[in-house]
Amino acid sequence: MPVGTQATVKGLTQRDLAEDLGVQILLANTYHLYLRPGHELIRSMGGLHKFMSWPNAILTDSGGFQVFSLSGLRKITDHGVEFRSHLDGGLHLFTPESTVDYQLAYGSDVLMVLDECPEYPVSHEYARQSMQRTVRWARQADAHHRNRLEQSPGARHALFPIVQGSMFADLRRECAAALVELDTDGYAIGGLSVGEPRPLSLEMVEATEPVLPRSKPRYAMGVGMPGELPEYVARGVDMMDCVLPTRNARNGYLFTSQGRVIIKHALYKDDQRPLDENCQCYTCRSYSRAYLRHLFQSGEILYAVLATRHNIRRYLDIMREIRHAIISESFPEYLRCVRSAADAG
RNA sequence: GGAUGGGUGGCCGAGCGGUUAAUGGCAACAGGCUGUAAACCUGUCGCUCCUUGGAGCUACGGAGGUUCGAAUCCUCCCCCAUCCA
Repeated sequence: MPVGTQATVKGLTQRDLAEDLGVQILLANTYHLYLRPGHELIRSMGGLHKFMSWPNAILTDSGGFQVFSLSGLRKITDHGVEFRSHLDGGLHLFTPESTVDYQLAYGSDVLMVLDECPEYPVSHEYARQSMQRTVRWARQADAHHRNRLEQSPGARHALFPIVQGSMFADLRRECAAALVELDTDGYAIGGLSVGEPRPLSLEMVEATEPVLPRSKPRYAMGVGMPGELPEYVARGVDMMDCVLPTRNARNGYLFTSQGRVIIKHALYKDDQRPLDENCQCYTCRSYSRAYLRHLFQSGEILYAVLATRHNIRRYLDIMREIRHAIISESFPEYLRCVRSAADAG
């Protein structure tokens, strides 16, 4: 899922995403859209899909990640979390219930439960308390969501709670087990890629996965590098989102089938080849590395557009490859192949 | 010919007697980015040695001079900009 925090995937139009790249679901962010332009405005504009002219699905993150990662001034209360806006310093309160309501105002297809995303590392004791709070919030959010659903029988949106527990397998399992009791539409694994060594992230997914029902989608939040995507899938993950393809694109870091290309390197100054010979995206079909480098060095907007389009395409291609491998029952072989390529590279 | 203001490291531009190898910005080069406060952030950026830390050398248009000490003060010269003849 490409990340469109502020109701836009930076650098791409909705037509690029839906028609050209075939994106079926986007991420947007409750925290950012709540602060600006505001959930009531979005509701009055007919919901997020209409507001941003997006024809496909939208998953909204609850804002838990923002509240805990960027808001210096925050206070956890019995009701939720008090925090200050990064825009104007104003005081706000997020509760499990209110964040469900904001996401309903947006008209999201997949709502995420407010959670606490602890930093890394934290003590087992802190991680336990934090995880238990996340579970409590999930129960509240779920109950509230079910009430709202009863009030609007035609609604088809889903609610995902988020497994936490820092880097402690026992807490991860305990959390997952508690959340599974809610029998929600899907489950997310959060709190990964917060600074921990890469193998730990995978370990945590391994610990969690057996507890989560196979009939429901599992969503690993905020991951990962291209080589990590098959690893998560191998561990039972169905959905992922990550800012890497879009942010790194803008910062000059491009993902190709042959590894990374840091486009500012002098090496590409007069490189006439396309960015990725194996890529069918518009950028690779039309432009040379030398031109992309020139645009980057010149600070041209077109650079971000072309680079983002490519990186998103690369990520979608990887996921397509994975799906084909699974359908053709060759995923283990695919995984071996990807791993040996990574070792070689 | 005269008047005034200038010439600083690849470029622009501070500094105007010592703490200055010389603030900044740009460019160049490299590193980072994982539920986006990111078209962002960090580092290197005169030369030569050595292990961190340093050592030496060369530098603020040119040549002299004053001074313990000059990019900074003085003299002459060269060049640039604007204005007046």
